[in-house]
Amino acid sequence: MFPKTVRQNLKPDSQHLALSPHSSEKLPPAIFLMGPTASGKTSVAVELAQRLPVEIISVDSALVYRDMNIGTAKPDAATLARAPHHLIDIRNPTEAYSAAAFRHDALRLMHDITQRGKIPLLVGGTMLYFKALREGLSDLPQADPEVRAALDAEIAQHGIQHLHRQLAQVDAETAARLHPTDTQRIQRAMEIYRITGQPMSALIKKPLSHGERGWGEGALPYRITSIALVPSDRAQLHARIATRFKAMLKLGLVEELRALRKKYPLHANMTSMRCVGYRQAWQFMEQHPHPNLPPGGEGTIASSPLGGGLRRGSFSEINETQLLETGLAATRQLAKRQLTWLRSMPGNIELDCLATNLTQQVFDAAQQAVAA
RNA sequence: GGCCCGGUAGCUCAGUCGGUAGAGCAGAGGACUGAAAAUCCUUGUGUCGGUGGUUCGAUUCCGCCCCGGGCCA
Repeated sequence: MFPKTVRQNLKPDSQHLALSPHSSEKLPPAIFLMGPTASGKTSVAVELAQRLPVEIISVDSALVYRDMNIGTAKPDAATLARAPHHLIDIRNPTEAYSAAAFRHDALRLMHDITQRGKIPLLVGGTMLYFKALREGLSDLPQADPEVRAALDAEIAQHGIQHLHRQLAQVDAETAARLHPTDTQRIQRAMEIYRITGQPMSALIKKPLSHGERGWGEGALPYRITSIALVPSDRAQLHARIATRFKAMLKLGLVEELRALRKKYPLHANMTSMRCVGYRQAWQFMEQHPHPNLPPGGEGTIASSPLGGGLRRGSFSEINETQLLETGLAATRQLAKRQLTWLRSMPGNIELDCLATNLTQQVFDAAQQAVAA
């Protein structure tokens, strides 16, 4: 609601001042532009970049991957030439990226951009990255492929409950906090213990890298204006998602994945291949190993009539329908989780991503931030 | 036109030997510290197609009607 916004914008309160040794007036500005998938972040950011002295930093765990263009809705080359984005195409799809790596990269870039006399504009939908950037991260060990492989094997053999019990022995606090089926977090907590010999719960009690807890400003040496793009009508966001995902299929998402698998030694459990759309396309490909499928079509999924008028009775088209439906559902669920994040983050300037004058609204908010 | 099989949650279906019903998926809400587009938690009232009948009581049994699908003409 607006009270929060007003408070954030007008009142550098005493607590804030206490947190920043130097006057908060001296902090350089930075702008966050957050929103769920298909909320139109990119086009707004690109417009902003043409009108304000900003440089865009992408805050997106999928856009970091090279050659993953269609399914990630990556801005095209012309757009990127017009409005360069940092942190796009910085990893191969076989590689890992992380919140910590993002934080490191983003801090460096924000510093450089500020040095150049420009304003960092951080745009994206990976809310954990925004949180890590703003709040800092505890001093925890990096992921270790060998430890993870060992844990994978143990989980496969004895089940995740076994690992959860093991965690309870060495870190009762974290074990109690985690649900016994939350494989990923249990594995991570065990990984931390095996690498450091210390329980995660103890390690995260130490002060964070940037000193702050909670969502307050001050953790970062920047004066942050954060804008959240939220749809006033969920159904309309769903409609946009549907339009966009159908377009991705027509553009050749499956073909793109086929090419990726040819170029890189990929596995279904790699981070990049768990991305929305690619995961479903992978499943589709497992059922349809040969490129030329739809009978009566031109031979590719890209040319088949997905946009409407699905023909009935064909086996491959039933599966094509499943690809569409599971891909759409996964995208909607992603958007929902992103919106849950946004609701939990106070102090955002909320704008309706369905508004017709959205760009102008964002511009006004951003300009205010710049001028302040 | 005749016969057969279906019509139950947004979707796919289960079920009630007659006491007004439950799974999966979808949807919604939530959690979130180096995988986060990930991982996980919570959440299921709907004229049981319509209408008459039998019955204390019908979504369940019977008749008729409507709508799908199939077979035979």
